[in-house]
Amino acid sequence: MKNQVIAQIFNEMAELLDLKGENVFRVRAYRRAAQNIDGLSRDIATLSREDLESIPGIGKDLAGKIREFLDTGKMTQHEELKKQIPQGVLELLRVPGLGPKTAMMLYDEKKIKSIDQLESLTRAGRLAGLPGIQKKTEENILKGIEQIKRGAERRPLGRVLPLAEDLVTQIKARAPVDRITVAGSIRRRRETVNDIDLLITSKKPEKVMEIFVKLPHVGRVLMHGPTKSSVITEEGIQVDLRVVEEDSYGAALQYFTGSKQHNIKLREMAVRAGLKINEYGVFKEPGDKKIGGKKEEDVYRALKMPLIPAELREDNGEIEAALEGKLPDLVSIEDIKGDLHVHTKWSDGSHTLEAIVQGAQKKGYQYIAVTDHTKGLGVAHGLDEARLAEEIRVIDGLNKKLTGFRILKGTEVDIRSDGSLDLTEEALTGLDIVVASVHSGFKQSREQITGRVLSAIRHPCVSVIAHPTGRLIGEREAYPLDLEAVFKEAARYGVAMEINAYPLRLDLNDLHLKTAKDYGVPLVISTDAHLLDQYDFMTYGVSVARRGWVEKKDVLNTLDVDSLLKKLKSCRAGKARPGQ
DNA sequence: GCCGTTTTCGGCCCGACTGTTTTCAGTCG
Repeated sequence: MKNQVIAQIFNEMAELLDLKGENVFRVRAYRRAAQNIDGLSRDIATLSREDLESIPGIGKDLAGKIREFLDTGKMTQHEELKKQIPQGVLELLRVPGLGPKTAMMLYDEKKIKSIDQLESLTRAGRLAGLPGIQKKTEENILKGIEQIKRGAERRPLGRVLPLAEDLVTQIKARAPVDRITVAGSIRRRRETVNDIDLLITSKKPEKVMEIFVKLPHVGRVLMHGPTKSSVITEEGIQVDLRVVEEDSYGAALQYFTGSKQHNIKLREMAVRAGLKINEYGVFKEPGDKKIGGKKEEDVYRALKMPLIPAELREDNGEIEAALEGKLPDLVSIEDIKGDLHVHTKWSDGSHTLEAIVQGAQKKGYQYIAVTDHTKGLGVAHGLDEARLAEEIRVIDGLNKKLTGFRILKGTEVDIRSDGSLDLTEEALTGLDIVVASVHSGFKQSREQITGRVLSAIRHPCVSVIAHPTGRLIGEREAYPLDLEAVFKEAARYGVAMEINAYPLRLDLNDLHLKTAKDYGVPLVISTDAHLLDQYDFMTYGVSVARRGWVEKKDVLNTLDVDSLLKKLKSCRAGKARPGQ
């Protein structure tokens, strides 16, 4: 998929144009186009010229540039710009606090074109005398470079959310706050985030700020004002805090949740309607009379739409849907009736069957599927045919003793590198659910790996494809699967695709899900729990689903057990073989 | 460079904080 590549080129062009001092709106047009292409669920290479121009923010000119790139692998204007400004100048923009104006000045005056060069010249005092640069600026440049070296890449939501919740607890315990809410990309539940945004209402904002910048884990204070402060924690993550009055809480929450593009669009609509939206409220001309802002709904109501769920606020069509009254009825954590991918001590899980059943009952589930690994996965003590049969006998025994709860007999069977399954069809016959997944041969070609997954889908007993792309956030790229081919076949065979709720997986992701919905693929949301605590990962899986516009009716494990088993493809006893 | 039941040209979201400035540009979110 060339989407990311093209988005990156447009972003780079935006930076280059910015450095050149071009019209800021032109620069913004490139950024906006890049973002919209990045958020596209379809492969841009498959779109016609007319389709391209229907992407928001893509007009005649940019569509032409995209076509040129798809046809030739190059974009003339991009090449031209790169000739005019050395690549190293772009690098300078990575220094926090150093923007295009300063970067270009440093290049013009001192020919600085790398961060290393900037650092040594700054240390040597060679920046002295440059316009707008004094001691404080030099210090900030060095601190900024320090920050880059420590690394500040996006982190998985699953790592940052607990940190954010801990901060909330700390601030509550120390400062005079009325309300405190986590906003920003965490509230939108993006799979990775690079900062923590906290919104507070308080009658003593200055006091809150003073306490905030002196919290135990604060490493460096970036900014400290009466209503807004930013710090970097010792863990290297930036925390932005905003304090407003109770009467502006809704407007501030809306503003602080973003996304930026979503907010810009709303504010543009407001201007056209004779309104003004900012973090303090909604104001009506003439006279800037405040007509709302206490509740988040106020902002949307002023623009004649219902509240848009935070997970959808990416300017990816949600505003148009809201205006037409066509927002999806998103799946929620309360809809989930059971977990369909759970491991026990029989393979590499940490708990006994009995313990994981109790854990699931405690969660209020009606069922779980026990899906231990198969023999091919030696490191996970995978089960062979005989041990699986034994585990099933134990499950049968347990099920007899349970009321109002059902253990589904399953397995997570390995899809071998030739596309065959790791257990015989005979061994899979009689199981309630067969979850199939790839655990090896990630380096195979797109054709090979797609072929493997397709043959698993066509296998008579396979119910679900687990963690379909195999990516581990920040650790391993997705393997080069042709997802559209997979979705098409999955829809045809009635095989479900998993949203794996494990925080480093979250795979399928939000973009995949939009495509999966187009193909009508059934979905399941499962945790892949190996520990009891990991049942709680379900909330991450549901968040991803919501970001992908997934509704309750799209998700099989929102069904009660009988309806679920009817829908699930399997070789369960008494079930007609699909396609026959 | 995009976009339009106010416009096909003239707009383009809005505000906080910092540092180097005598009133504001630059950066960020």
